Amino acid sequence: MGKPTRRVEMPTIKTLAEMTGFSIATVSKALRDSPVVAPATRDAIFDAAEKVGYRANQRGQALRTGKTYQVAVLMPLTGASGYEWDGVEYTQILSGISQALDGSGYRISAHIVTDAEDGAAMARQIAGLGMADGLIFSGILADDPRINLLAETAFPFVTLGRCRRDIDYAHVDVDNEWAAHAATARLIEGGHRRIALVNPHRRLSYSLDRLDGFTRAFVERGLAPSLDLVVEGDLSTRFGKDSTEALLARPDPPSAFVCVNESTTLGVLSGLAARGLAVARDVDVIAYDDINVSAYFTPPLTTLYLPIEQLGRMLGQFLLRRIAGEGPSRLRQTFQPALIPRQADNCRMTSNPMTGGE
Amino acid sequence: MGKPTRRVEMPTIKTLAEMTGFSIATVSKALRDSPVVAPATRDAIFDAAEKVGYRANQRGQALRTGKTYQVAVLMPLTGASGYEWDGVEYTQILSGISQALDGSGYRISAHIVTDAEDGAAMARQIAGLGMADGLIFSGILADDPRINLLAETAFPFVTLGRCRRDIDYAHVDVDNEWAAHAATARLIEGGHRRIALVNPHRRLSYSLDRLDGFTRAFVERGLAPSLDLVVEGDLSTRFGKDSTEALLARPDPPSAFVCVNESTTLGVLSGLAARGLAVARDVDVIAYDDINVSAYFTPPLTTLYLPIEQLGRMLGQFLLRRIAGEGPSRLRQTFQPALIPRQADNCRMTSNPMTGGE
DNA sequence: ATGCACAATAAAAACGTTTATATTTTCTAT
DNA sequence: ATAGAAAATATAAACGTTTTTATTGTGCAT
Repeated sequence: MGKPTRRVEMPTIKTLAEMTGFSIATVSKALRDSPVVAPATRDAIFDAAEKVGYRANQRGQALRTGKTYQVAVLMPLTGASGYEWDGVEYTQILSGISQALDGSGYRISAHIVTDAEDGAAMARQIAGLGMADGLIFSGILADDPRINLLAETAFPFVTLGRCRRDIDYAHVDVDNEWAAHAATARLIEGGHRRIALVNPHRRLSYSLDRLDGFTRAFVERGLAPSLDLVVEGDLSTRFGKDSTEALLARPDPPSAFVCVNESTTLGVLSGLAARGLAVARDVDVIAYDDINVSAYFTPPLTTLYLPIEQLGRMLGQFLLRRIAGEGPSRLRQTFQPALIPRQADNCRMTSNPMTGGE
Repeated sequence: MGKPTRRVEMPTIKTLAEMTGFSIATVSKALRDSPVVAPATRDAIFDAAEKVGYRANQRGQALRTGKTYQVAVLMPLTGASGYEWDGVEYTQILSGISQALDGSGYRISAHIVTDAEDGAAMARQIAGLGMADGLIFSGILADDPRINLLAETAFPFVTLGRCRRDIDYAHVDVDNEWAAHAATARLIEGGHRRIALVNPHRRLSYSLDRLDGFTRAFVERGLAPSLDLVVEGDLSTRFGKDSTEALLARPDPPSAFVCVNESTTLGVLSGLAARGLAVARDVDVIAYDDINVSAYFTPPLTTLYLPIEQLGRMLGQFLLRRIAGEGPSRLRQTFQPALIPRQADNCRMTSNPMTGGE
């Protein structure tokens, strides 16, 4: 009746066997281009396959070979309502992975996870049950249970981000230390001394990387880093706004901000505007630019541009190589973001209302 | 050697059969809670399953039942480089779907498609090869080939958006006609007569819906709609900016804008700023708010808020019901966005530099 | 002619399930 | 006690592949 049944039976390998008169074993071998079948039979079988529009049944293949032709991607989303910018960069990452997988026969299965623990459980499940042939995940902690777990197995995985333990695993990362250093150094050159760092939670590995770069920029110049102006939280717009307002309310407020992504940046801008401060006039802001939007802020911001889709592509490529059996040692890549100056935040300031005209 | 082999053999139904002494058929039935097995044996089998950590092999199940326990989602991404805001709302949609699927045993497989044709091919493949048990897609055209195609088969699918043909299919949509009408009417009440409509390509069904609502707001008041100020394009930030600049350069420019999403809105704001125009002072802008970000624009904008994650949840719920066999007729839902006033754009304007103080 | 290597194909088993059918056991009514 | 029904379980087939093993056919050297 109304049950979901395909109108016409799909042709199977058996159909082709009957059509051509060969056995299903020969058909299978022919389709897989095995050298043992005679060229003539190979052609006959391919013709038949073409004629009936044969496509291998993935379920049958999966059962026999144990391969799923699926690549699992863990998408971390807090699920906090009203925080809907959350994870927007993931669309681009998925797009990049998809491009890398194109033509490989692999498909993406997306798994929403709410936190690191949830992610670890999901990773265990995916690897243990063989739900996919490989796994990609991000949001790497300084000591990440998922990496610890999977690195012991032979299950292929690639991470976006590095943990801080000395483990051999495939990964793609951004040089966050360099980026935070570059942004901070630029602002210091611009005359800023009280610089705020809007950072993710410190259990995230790249939060520490950024803190390192931030600190180094000061120390290199014989200055004390403004560590009291480092704020940490989720990467929501609200967090950016709230912490900006809190920072500005302090007795010795920041005159510049280094932001972690565009979501928080927007919050920071909103917070500044609420206090009547204008970027480039009163305050300088440098941000990561992961979804290519900072150029449209008013005014346009100096950013560290991340070709995030490209990172995704590399994640996919690395994973395919891992699945093909390659070891993880050569599968590591660190991207250096491009600093795109859009404001004169590196020029020595003549006056700054926040720093009392120092 | 280094090949991906699981360390320890996974227990199968056969393992449980040997452990308990029952046949594999009984074990299978017991696990599926079939009423024909005796309670005592059921318990024994469950105990054994618990003990060895048995989890059904999805590949075996899939082959036998023809079910994949996968829900395919088509994610339309242009893949245009440098346009990385593209599709950001999809993260939320996926999150919503994921929530709906939680506990059902179904998983999401994401398929990136670049355009409607690509999407149609992918839909055909997914349904034809049984790559998933159901399909969700968006970006519905006025006459959408995917809907036409799938509606003839019994393959379960749900769309985000409606086509304009009279076909019975499950869908979730936004009342775009109402939304465009509400925004336009509000601006007309505010004294605007030259209102720009930043719209998607007109082959998209909801582009027409929005145009209808826009037009109706004028006509109801006996006014001529400013149809010459309707621009159509992709929903990039660049498109928003470019078309804003083009509109402002005209002899009879708009004094207000109705935008389609936050990406274009940001572009519009950027274009306005480039001309030295300030929102709320010189020009009014009303936008869709699909990733909850307009509140942080400077100044905050009046928006039509869409609970996009909720739409995703409903998409998932509807698809599960379709997969369970329910017909599409009762599976339709249209969300009405909430108008969130953040500017006084509905107050009669005293003067407007763009309209010559009409 | 006979045996032998070798190429080509066929047969059969296996992957882990579900399910239709068959068999055994248990209960009930006579 | 016993037929017959009902309950419980077992057997076997099937889903569509791949792969191991077996079989057949061919050409060649002896």
